[in-house]
Amino acid sequence: MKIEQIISDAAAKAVKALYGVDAAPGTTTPQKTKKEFEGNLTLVVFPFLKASHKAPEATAQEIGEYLLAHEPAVAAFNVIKGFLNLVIAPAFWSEMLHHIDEEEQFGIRQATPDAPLIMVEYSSPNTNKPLHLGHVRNNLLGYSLSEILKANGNRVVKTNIVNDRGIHICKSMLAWQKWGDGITPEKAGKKGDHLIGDFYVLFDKHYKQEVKELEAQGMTAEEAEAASPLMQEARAMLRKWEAGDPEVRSVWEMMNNWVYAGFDETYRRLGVDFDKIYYESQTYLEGKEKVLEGLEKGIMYRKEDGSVWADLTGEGLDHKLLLRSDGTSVYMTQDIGTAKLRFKDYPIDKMIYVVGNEQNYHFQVLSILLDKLGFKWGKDLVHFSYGMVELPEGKMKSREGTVVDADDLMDEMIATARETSAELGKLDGCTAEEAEEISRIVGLGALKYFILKVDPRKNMTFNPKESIDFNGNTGPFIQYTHARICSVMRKAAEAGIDYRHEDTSLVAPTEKEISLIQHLADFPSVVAEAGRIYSPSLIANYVYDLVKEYNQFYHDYAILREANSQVRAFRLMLSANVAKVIKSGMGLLGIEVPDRM
RNA sequence: GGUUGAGUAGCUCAGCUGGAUAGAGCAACAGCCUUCUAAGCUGUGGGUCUUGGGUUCGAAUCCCAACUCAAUCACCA
Repeated sequence: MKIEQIISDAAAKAVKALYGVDAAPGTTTPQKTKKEFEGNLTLVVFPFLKASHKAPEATAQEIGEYLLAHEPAVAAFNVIKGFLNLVIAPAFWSEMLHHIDEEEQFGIRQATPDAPLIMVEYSSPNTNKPLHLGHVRNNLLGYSLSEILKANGNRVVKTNIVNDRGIHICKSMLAWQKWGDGITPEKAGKKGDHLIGDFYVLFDKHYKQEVKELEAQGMTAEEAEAASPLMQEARAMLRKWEAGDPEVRSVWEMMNNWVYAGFDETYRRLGVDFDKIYYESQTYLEGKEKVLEGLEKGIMYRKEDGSVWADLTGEGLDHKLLLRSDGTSVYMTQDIGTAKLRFKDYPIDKMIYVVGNEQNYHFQVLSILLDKLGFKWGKDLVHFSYGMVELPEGKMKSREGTVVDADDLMDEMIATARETSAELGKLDGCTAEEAEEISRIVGLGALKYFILKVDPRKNMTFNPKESIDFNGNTGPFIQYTHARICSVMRKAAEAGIDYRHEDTSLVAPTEKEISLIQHLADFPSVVAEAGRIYSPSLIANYVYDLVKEYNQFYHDYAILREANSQVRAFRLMLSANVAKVIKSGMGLLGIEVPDRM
């Protein structure tokens, strides 16, 4: 049982015995004692004053004496104002560490076959351009969230809905046909997604030129945009695509495959994956049927022009279009269709959409509509909404080429890691392959941690030159600590020391060691809380605090140099378990930790 | 205007279920490597927690109002 629970129960008993009342729920839960006071856990006694009819100090004193007499885990106490600071017996902490040491997967729960099935949708790219920094945030959040949910004993299906059809891809296709001269990724020596992205930008360039010329002839901006021959051609191509024109379809298929090959490489480097990929071209017609079904049931209504709408004024929202007057689908209809397919494929209990905050309204509406249409998870669907990533000079605009490309970014991070490592002489004695692997792990670790440590709701500014540091509250700092512990463990092994062969049960931990053990013991509840509130940043900050604390310990205490073999073994055990929790915690963020760096 | 989210040190952020003197990192300055990895550790300076009310023994935290910023409120996706 957790120490907090033991103390809470004992405190409730104390209040009952001393004052004859039941303590209100939650009031007996202790909190961590602040660093500047003596003790490990603190009980705030203000809530009990009404029952005790005594001053805070006297009440705390009484409860403290009761606990000392009746609860063996309590070794001592002190009172400051209304705060009862409890010192937990060192032997208890020692036992706690042994318990942590025995659990290979400490803090991680395995899913049972009947555990809730949660589907997490993330990434969801368009196929007309490569992934950029905004996608990186999305992918990292989605992957980490999935890992955290798994660690809480859920079954998780990671899914990606690829937006592979529409006017945007037609633009790229058209530009490729007009100016591509039959080029392929192989011939260009370029990743397919980048090649297609180039044609998208090229289309926009020519299109803007056309609009400008038409405006010069006296058209308004709106008229010019409609009259642009290029845009008309792109629209015609989309109509052909929808009609199943073989030629258009074959170009479309070829170019999308180029893009997928590029995406796959980016995903692999980023370390994210999916259990099931949906393609919009295969789902976009699905929603219509469901909407018509809703029309029959009176959930939707039809206007005179034939368009179909949902009236959401009862929910405080507006009317929402679901089918155009020509009978075609809009975005919302497609999402309803995708939901239908997903539910057919998996009996999901919960659906989580990792999508930027610009779609808050969309998901609010989707939730209501799915609920009305009878999806059991519709009402409680989670829109995991995250803020924009902006650059120092403002927003990223793909058409203007002011985006930070995901592949370039990873290259840069890894290159910086390589340089920094070389400067510090960290890679001396490594093979070229080892050095490259370490640079990769460290560079990506810096990037991932930088993004995941902040609250997803917040917009974040990303300065490519300054943002990513390797010192302080960073991924490499945490990785470094792990590597350092591994180094100690290696040296221990070389010296023939195995802490498990030593009897460490009677070693009394010092205050600093207790503090570390207490921190380690928190890991399971942090994982649980991160799963409850969907927060990778909680894990990131927890690991940082743990590492900070360990480095102080490492600095002040001898481990292998300790003469007493039992104490030495105890400290090795403590170190090994800190490394273990660092590794699991970072794993929940999708960040690898190297054994040396 | 409606809705949602954010506002804490020069900068980037923790602090969410109300508790003790509001914490980290970066940047600046000053120290610590013949000894387990100095990507580390220690110290100094830096705050009207946007503002005003309210609830409470106690508010950065909860409630109300205002202000600022962002997103959104399309027969785009």
